[in-house]
Amino acid sequence: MAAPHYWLMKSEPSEASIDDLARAPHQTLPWTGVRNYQARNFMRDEMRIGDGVLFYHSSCARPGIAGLAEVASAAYPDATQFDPASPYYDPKSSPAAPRWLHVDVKLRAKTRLVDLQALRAHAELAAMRVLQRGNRLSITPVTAAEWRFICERLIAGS
DNA sequence: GCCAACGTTGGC
DNA sequence: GCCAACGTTGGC
Repeated sequence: MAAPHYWLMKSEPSEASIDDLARAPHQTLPWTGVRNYQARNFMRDEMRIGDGVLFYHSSCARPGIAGLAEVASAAYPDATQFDPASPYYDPKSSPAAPRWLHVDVKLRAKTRLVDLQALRAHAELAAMRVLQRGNRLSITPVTAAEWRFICERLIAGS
């Protein structure tokens, strides 16, 4: 069996916050709306059920990691791409040849908010994609060492 | 609201 | 296939 993978997934809390995830049925939400090929390919090709997810709040007053989650499904077609009323509608896609996919994400735990300043304070995390200048990718891989550091030192520790 | 960075589009 | 223009992201 392959080693587990870890991911950081951004969500605007006005769209889907960690509290929304906690209130969802089975504490699980479909990660709809990804319209970037690199992010789609991560979900389609590399994610496995059970992979760890850092749930990140972006475009808000205090951006940062708000909780832990896990990948809860394989990738499947994103229904919003076929809906003309959806802001995520893609006229170039069709049910016969869906362009956009997503996985489901299930809550493990809401945590205290580890904000950008806290993440940037540690050399161990300096290579994280989310901390790089100009980073816009909404799904990025996280190394096992980064995952462990964040869980043990920034979430559990004090 | 600003603006840097980046992905996508489309004319050629 | 190049590349300028454009749109979007996202921290500040």
